[in-house]
Amino acid sequence: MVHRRDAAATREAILRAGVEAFTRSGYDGVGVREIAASAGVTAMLVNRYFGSKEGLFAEVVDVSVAERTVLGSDPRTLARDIASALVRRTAPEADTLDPFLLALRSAANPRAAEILRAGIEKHVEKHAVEVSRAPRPNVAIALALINGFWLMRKVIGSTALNEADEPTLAETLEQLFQILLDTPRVPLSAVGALAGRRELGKTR
Amino acid sequence: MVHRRDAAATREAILRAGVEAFTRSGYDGVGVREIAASAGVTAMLVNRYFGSKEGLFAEVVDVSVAERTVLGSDPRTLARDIASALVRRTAPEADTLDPFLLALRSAANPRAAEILRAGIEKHVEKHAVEVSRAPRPNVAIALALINGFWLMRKVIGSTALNEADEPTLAETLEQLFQILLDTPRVPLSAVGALAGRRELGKTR
DNA sequence: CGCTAATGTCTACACCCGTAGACTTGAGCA
DNA sequence: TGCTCAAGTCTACGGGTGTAGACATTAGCG
Repeated sequence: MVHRRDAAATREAILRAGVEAFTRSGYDGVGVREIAASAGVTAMLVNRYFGSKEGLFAEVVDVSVAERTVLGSDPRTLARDIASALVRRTAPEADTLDPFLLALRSAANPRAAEILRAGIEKHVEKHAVEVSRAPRPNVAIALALINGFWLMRKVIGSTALNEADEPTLAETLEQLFQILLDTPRVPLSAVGALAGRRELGKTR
Repeated sequence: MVHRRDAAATREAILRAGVEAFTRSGYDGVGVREIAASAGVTAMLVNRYFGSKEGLFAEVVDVSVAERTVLGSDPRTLARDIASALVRRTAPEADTLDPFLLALRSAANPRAAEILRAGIEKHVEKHAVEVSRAPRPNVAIALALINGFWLMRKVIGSTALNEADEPTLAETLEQLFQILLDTPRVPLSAVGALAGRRELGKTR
């Protein structure tokens, strides 16, 4: 039987409303009253369960960053997995609820940015580095490429990216990720193909 | 003779304070009182000269995107030029006054975003430049990498990027840009070095 | 049933915001 | 010298913010 007073469910509802609201409007763009209302409760309950608006935001960042990861796949196919997932998720018809938007729209507030930084780094530290033996700055650059691609395709709406052939797009990205993540035993032929895929059919 | 009451100079001071404040904190992150104070006047004078906060923001966007430096360069060194400029301009100690930051930090507010979009398109239309003969999607991906790198390093403040060795960072980025922009006559040695620069030393 | 503690609401406070309108000040000119 | 009007300030208003503390409600249990 479903209780009308269910603390766990209420907490979950607030959290989900927070994810939706913060992603849509950014940290400063939404008030706790609005979040609470869309969860069907009062503003004070937000503080009751999450301590403060910042506390809720921190947890929103945590679940947002955590639940959308492609990592954990086979290191040998990591670059391809990331590339194809990125192209698929940034397709024009995909839903717009994404941690990248959360970061983009909340980054203006220094306190929110600090929470974001901590949440992202915690995630990077936890999952990314242990999957790939790549140097940490390279992992960060890969993340930058992901975010930038997201920005151009989904926020700016770059026609060059939206009208491009998606498999080709994914292939190009895969090559970049492969370099950054330094996938073990990259076939040399692939490396050559990537540098001059029109001219280098013959190895000297 | 310098008048203590100089309308043009006062207007200029407010505008420059606006550029600084909006770029640093975003549209919602700063109030007209703060902008006015840092220009040495009262909040109401902002409205007197610019009509409203939005009016000031529109003019700030206008001058910010107008004075953006154009990147023209030898195609053979384009990748390196972009990479080094990117690393240099996103250094932690670099001044943070950039139209990209202005856009990023203000994009959360829909009204500000609309003003931004209008201002950017007005100037893009005026200064559209052909950068490279590379496939257009690749140029867009390069732009995505630039923007993402900027986001991660300057806005989020990724420690992995800020603590990394800058020459190495620039080198990695250069390799990526070289692939994307398909610079003619890529030296094969550079391609090999890029694919496995730690493991492939045995061929020396 | 009656008690208790968890669950949720209400009121209030202190502060911020953008801006409208009345007011004061001073520079340039006759 | 006196006048005039632009330049700049002051006060205030209506509304929004996050959140602290007192209050009300209900579920679970003896």
